[in-house]
Amino acid sequence: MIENQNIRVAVDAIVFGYQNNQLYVLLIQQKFGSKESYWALPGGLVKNDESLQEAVKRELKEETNITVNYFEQLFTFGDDIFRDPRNRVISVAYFALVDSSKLKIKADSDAENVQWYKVEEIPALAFDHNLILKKAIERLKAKLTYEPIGFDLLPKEFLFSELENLYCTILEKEIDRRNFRKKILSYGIIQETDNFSPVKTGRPAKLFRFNQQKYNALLKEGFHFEIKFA
Amino acid sequence: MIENQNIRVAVDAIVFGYQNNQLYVLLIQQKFGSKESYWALPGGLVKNDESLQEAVKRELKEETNITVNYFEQLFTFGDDIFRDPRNRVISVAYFALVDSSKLKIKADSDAENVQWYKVEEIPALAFDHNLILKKAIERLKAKLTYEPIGFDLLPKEFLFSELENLYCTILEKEIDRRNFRKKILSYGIIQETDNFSPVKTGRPAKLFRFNQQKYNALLKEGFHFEIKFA
DNA sequence: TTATATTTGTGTAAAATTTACGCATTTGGA
DNA sequence: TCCAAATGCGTAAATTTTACACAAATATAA
Repeated sequence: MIENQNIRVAVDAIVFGYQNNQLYVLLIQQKFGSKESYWALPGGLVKNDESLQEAVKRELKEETNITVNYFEQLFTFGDDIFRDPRNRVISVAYFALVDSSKLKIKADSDAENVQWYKVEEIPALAFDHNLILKKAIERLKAKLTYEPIGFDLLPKEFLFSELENLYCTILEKEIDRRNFRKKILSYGIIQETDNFSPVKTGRPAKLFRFNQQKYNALLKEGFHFEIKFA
Repeated sequence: MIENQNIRVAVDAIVFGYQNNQLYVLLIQQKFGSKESYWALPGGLVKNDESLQEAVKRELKEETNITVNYFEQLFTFGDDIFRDPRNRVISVAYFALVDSSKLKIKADSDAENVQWYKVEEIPALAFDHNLILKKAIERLKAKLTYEPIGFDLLPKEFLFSELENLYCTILEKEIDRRNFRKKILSYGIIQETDNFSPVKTGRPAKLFRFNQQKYNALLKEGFHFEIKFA
């Protein structure tokens, strides 16, 4: 056992949000005195007595005042020894999805600026955070096709067209509206509500809701969610 | 920046091999004096000036004398603060596949016993290594269905029946021999050779070879490998 | 020499799924 | 009252998956 290992362990959070046909990611900017620094993913060093999951939740809360229930481990970045020029730091990256209600909260502590950025308009980030984000987007795209996670980015009750647009937007693909609807409905994991959406124009649309229990039940039977495109 | 972080960073290697319809994993047993300890995955602490990938390759070489080209990052285990009772250690786990020729090499340094274990007959391992292995097996199963990695476990030239048995064995499923063959051949990623296998009984079988270049070319066109079962 | 056991190699029809595509419905506003 | 805009549904064609059986090639035993 080498006793002189000098490597720090950090966590970073990639938090995705969705609104108005746009995918967003949560970034912070640390205020060093008066000078502004790069934007970066929320994150920081892990404490000795907390789990990695606890660390990422804590850092997110501290830096953005946002609370997230479920984080999925994305990847551990540690092959570039100089990814942090100050010290050897490896970072365990986690990603999370939040519904649009969280997008309105403009958390702003004294220590940092916090902002939702459109993923299409990400600036040059600190460290290797552009790389981390790229990997997170890839994972998000992949997961969207084989797990019903799109619902996590939408309000509890949503329109079919919103779901459809979410898929089109994030996956950057065309979709046949009718076949998409048929497919999703055939799984039986979303249910109609009695509510209608207040739309400005066109025929009023039913609001739908994801049925988590039904999905869990299907999973036990070996069900496998999948959305493919031509 | 906290300066008193006291967390060690380790890597662990899950190396899978395959022979005679059996999936194997490489384990080591450290010799502490005369007393024998638990079997464990190869691995150890990362050095300050090496990447994570380098670390796992080095440890594997040191402990088992086996060299592996490609490691894929599996997961980082760090939520259980006491997974190593001596210190807080997080471990970045990597997995690799080797062809059956490596199974014969019984590497054995002075410091440790090295052995290939059938995954069906894994003993209680050190630390949380049973958990890590479980996760690795899940990943292997999943990957087998959506990436052509089965070939990595077979010799360069192999029989269709070997490939078929590999899938049946690892995924623990029945398979229709004819449909499987049709499916794989339809992808055009494996090619016949002029060689035949020296079999003891039955009709002699052609040897096949995975065509990596063809697969890479198809990938660029958006091809997606997939093997599903009823 | 012949019969037998054993494993490889191939084809086809039915079923299921995916794709392509059009039109009626409902509302707000001109 | 007509029009614009978006929702909601159905069907035929194409493709993919599934189920299933028999001939071919070799070694061995009779």
